[in-house]
Amino acid sequence: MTIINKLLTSFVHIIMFDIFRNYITGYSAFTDNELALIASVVRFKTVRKHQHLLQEGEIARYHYFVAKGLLRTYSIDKKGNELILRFARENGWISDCESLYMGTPSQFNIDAIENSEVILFENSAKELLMEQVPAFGKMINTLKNKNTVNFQNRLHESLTSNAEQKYHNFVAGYPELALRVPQHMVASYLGVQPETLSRIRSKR
Amino acid sequence: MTIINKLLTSFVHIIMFDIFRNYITGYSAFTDNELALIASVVRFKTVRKHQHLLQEGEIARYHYFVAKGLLRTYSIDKKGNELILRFARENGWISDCESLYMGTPSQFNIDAIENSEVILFENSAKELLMEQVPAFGKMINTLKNKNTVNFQNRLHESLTSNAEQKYHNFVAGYPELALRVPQHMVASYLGVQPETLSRIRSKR
DNA sequence: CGATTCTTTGAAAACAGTCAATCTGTGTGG
DNA sequence: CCACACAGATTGACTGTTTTCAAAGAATCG
Repeated sequence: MTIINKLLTSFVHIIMFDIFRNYITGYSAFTDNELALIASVVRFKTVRKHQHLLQEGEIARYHYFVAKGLLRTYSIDKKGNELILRFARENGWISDCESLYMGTPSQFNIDAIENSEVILFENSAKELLMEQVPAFGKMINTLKNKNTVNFQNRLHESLTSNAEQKYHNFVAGYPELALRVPQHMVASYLGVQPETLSRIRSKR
Repeated sequence: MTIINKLLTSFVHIIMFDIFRNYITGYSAFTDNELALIASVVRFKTVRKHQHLLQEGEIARYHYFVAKGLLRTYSIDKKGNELILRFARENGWISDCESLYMGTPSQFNIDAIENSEVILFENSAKELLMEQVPAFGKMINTLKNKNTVNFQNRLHESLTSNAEQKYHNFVAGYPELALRVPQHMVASYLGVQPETLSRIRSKR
């Protein structure tokens, strides 16, 4: 790697961390020391569209913070059908908690829908930060709660709503994603066939 | 309240807390002081079948630990359809996290399917214990993770499986509940009509 | 441009929901 | 103890929604 490339890479990392700094200071204030500690335990990664961060059968090692771009968690069943469980865009988080916490092989894949830039938190690093930086711990706990509530609400919706209601809910909740994500992926996220979503949309 | 009744009530509480002590020592060891602290911040409640612990529109105040019996969280839509989001039996927990954490009115109801005995943790009490008793904090975090993973897996299942697969999965995962819970409530938990479940079961 | 992927459309089949009627078991009051 | 009421479960016929399969059209990318 040339000197120029190293400099460029550092520059990209600085920008990424700045995005992250911006994000977390929205939760609470962090001292320079705390920010330095956080910066010292994370890693940075650029992911091209279609590139994987995790594949089925692997054991998840990282929490990923999305500084730029768009990623997804999805599974593939025996018949080869993809189901998207989660999207993560700028200022979002993505990982497979089950695999990460239990140390079991993942049933899911994580890949980039767009060229993306992510910050990697090893689980041990996250635990360390949660201990050493109280505000960080609080933020993570808040995020976990939101995440659980979100899954609960989606489960509730998926048990009570039909395809049309789910789609309209999705558009209402994530208007930007509904335009940004290919239609067949929205269908996959909602658990319906692409043909069904197409027909729903064609109803005016 | 007569002296005899007071004694009987204390006795019931002692037995309930003993069940709880048994439960938490399965996670890790607790000192007598820690146990005393825990015992000092909880309350006890006996609930009859059909009695509610939480009703739609109220703000949830407690986490409930089920020492004995069986409870459920459910919602009711505009058409009056019940949907059961969760069962909690002996050694289970139940509450509405969204309402509890966000302080928003609950969309859910919690009631007893059988006569039950529960231990009440005010949210502030839970937070206090998480700070003062590290092993308690760890246990709660583990439970939260399991809870999230559980919701995620149920969401995944509900998006990928048909009624028959969901039912067989439920029976495989909770064989005891499948016998203990009235059939129409199993249907409600799975998000299918009672007639549909009946037909699935009649296929040998 | 050519190839591939994505979206749309049509027709048939599978699946689950709805409504109504009957059957079953349980518990209660007379 | 019986009769009755009631809630829950089952069954049948019908309806509606979603899937499946196939083919054609549109958009995207190298």
